[in-house]
Amino acid sequence: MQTKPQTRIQTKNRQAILDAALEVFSTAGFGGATLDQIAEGANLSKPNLLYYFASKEAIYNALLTQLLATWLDPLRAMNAAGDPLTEIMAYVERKLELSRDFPRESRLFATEIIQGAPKMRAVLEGELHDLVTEKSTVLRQWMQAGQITPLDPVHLIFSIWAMTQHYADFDVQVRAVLGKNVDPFVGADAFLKILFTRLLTPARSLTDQG
Amino acid sequence: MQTKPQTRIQTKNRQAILDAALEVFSTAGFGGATLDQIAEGANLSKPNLLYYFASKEAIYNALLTQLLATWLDPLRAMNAAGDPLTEIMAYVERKLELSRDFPRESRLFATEIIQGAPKMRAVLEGELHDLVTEKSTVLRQWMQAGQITPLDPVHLIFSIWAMTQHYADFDVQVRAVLGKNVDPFVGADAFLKILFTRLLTPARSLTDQG
DNA sequence: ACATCTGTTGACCAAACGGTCAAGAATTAT
DNA sequence: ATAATTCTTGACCGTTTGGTCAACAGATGT
Repeated sequence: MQTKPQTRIQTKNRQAILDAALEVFSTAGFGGATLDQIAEGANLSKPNLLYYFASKEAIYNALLTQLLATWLDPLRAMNAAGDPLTEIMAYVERKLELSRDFPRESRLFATEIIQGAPKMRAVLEGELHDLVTEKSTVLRQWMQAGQITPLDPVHLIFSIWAMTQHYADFDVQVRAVLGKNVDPFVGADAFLKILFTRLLTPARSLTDQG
Repeated sequence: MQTKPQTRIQTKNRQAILDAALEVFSTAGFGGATLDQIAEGANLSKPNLLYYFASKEAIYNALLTQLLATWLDPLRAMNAAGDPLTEIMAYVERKLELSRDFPRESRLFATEIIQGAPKMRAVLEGELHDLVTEKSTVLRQWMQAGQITPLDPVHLIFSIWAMTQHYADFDVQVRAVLGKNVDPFVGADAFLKILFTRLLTPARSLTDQG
């Protein structure tokens, strides 16, 4: 299957559409978003928008697939040969950075999954399941070697997702509670470092250093 | 302001509408939901539905306000006079039970907040902010008394919200990753108990028991 | 210069949307 | 029994929705 090379106009407009669509879909969900909103955000007429993408769903799918790789990369980067605590902390750090720098992408995935993942269920049960299973094995090996606290590795991964994505997905709530002049990510970074250090450092080491 | 007593039919139909609306709004968001879907779910004609609620927005607002109290109760119940670790663990437990027993309610709030909390911002900045501030003071006192690990109390509360609600909001993903025959909440409960015990137990106590 | 391919749009369409209304059916109060 | 009230609905309305299409403009290769 050979993909035709894109003209400069195509590259530019397709990207403008995906940008606008990200904004709209992430704050309204698939059903709540309208083509007019996306067209306006991309500075295109609606028929022109539909010249580049066959349908609303096509835009949505393009967005999801384009973003999926970026979203899974940090977990893929967790290296079995590295130092366990360093690797895990780096993963937490990267995920928190994603939340800070790409909150709309995080919210897009969040709404999709909350709404039952109608367009992504296959990916969750396939690619994501396999990746988590693979990395769980790595985590379990580290645990068996006594390098980190023994825990359910899948729930450990869930906890990393939950706590980092929380700062992107629930940004409004976080800021409302913290107050207007506080940067949530400074406190979050410090808190998560302590949390995962205390959680993962084997009990022995704590006393060893005491 | 006196509320007229409701007839039996009113009580029944209003509740049927709110039930159906919860299902629809929580899986489609406000914009993605339609009155026809809600009417069908409540076994009522659309005009009949609008006899009980003035508009789509009125249903949505009624839902949110009805649910808010239930949602904040567990945090309110955290008692400054109780044993710190017991109180916090009980709060985690209650929140996880809410996720297990009322996942649609959790998803409703999640979508509302992800979408910028257009109808709830005032509540977040008022009632919620005040409650969290109050409970943060309690947590800080426990920390200063050396009864639990010193941490940013607000981020501690965020972490409880994030990790418990994750199991309701991202249920599809959690089950896809864990596999079909695993109950997520059993593992979650065990994991969270370990996590918060290790996080909150002061360093001293760990060595004391070694 | 011309023909071909790419890009753009106003006008339009059927369907679905939130919501109205008058008129009738069911319940309740007297 | 009957009058007042509450409940229900088919038909309808204006608007918005996702999407089409023919016609035109712009770019590009020869």
